[in-house]
Amino acid sequence: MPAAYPEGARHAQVVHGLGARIVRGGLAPGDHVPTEDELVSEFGVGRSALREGVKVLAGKGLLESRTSAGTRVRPRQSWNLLDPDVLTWRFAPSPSAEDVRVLADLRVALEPGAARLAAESAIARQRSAIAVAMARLWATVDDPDAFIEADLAFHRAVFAAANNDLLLYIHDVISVALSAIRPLHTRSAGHNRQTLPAHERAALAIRRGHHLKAEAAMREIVEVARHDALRESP
Amino acid sequence: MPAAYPEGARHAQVVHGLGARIVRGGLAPGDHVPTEDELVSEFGVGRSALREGVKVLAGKGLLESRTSAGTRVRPRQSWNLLDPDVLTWRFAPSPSAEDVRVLADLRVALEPGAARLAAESAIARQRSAIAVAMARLWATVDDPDAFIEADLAFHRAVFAAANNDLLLYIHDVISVALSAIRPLHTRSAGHNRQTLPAHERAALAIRRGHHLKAEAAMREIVEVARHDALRESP
DNA sequence: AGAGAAAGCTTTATCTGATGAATTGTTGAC
DNA sequence: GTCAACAATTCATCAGATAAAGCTTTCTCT
Repeated sequence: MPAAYPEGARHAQVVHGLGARIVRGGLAPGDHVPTEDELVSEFGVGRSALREGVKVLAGKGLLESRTSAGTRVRPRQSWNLLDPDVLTWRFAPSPSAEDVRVLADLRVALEPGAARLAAESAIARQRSAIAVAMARLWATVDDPDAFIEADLAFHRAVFAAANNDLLLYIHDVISVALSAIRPLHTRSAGHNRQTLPAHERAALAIRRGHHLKAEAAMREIVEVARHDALRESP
Repeated sequence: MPAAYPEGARHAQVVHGLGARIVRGGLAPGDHVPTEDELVSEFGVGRSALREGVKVLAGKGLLESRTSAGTRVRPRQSWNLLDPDVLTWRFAPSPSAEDVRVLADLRVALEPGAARLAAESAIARQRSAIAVAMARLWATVDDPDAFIEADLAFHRAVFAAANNDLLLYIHDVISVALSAIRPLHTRSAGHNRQTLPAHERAALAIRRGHHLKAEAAMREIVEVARHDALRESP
């Protein structure tokens, strides 16, 4: 038993154990989960901790308990798919090719619009932040790991400049999923260098408030990323 | 006391009561919530139900409990902003003008990209569904309430056609928030009728796989919607 | 038989009390 | 004034008991 939970996180153990099993398909929608007593034995926790864990999963839309009828896995459309835990359980072990496509498509759908909004409504400080992030991209182009981090920061700065907390939240949770995939990606200085011009164009367009150019440049970035992702993930 | 909880949902009462108070600003990030004993008195439930409720809110990123240190409201950037409950607490009573802007901007950022994806990757059945939804728009143009419903269904069909469950999830949770705002909107047959041509163009473009036209038509729709929303919510 | 009602069983819901563990605050020595 | 031991507070978890709510089975009446 890996000491994933240092002790003193009994209910979290239930949340993670059951949650991951559900999201990864070990328990299908409609399935009954074992009774409380059985789960108590299985997880080696008391009934209180177990029930707290189950309630958390119910709060994420994964489970539904009804007295005397047991606890069942809710249909997939009830799941809080953008809950950080749910996303992690889905993408963390090793995302399927389909999952990679979903993420790549989502970025394509989202980021150009975010860049456009940023160009329209960013305040001075946010435009500066993008410029700073851009400079860091140039500076780290020969260091694959640092570049990944800088790239993430750049895109986050763009979303932040859109002045929309929901949009920024979406970006952040997607980043979590992306970082789970990242290891799959080619990480070569040459590859990174090729993406710089489009980033530069996007940064400049946002800085100058050219929403059309910003959107187009960002689209190019994410389209290329999608193409690469799909090529590398059969 | 509205019978929101038919009885037999003690812990849900805690979730809603505390959650709404936090999201609406009654408890600021960093604040300590009262101790378990105090909350037990306040909500009139037992410690089990109370703790289950608190754990659910912790699962949504709103609270953080540490033994002996009490339970505190987590910083806003930890909140699961796209959790349906959190969204409801935020938008349900009466959204602020700022909230309306956030939603309108989010649609502008999101829907054109979704329409583009739909045009690229929808399968036959999904294209048909969009056509059906479009027909229903025409049919309900003189019935404001039915039109709202048809409009929602149309946009949902577009998102569904993008074949991206995360994107569809985003649409669905935003719809929840939108329906909270809807009463604010003008609901006139004339106004509705004006939006039909753009909808028709979007539907047709998606049907024919013209992603550029689909994106442009959808952008027009949401830009107009944004303009209207901002005008009506000073 | 068949329909329907009633009893009983299963399983979750909640409460209560007790114990453990960890952080905070206090006190006292030096 | 500093540091260490001690005490108090508060959440964490367990265990047992009772209630409530569906589900199943059985039994009765037609």
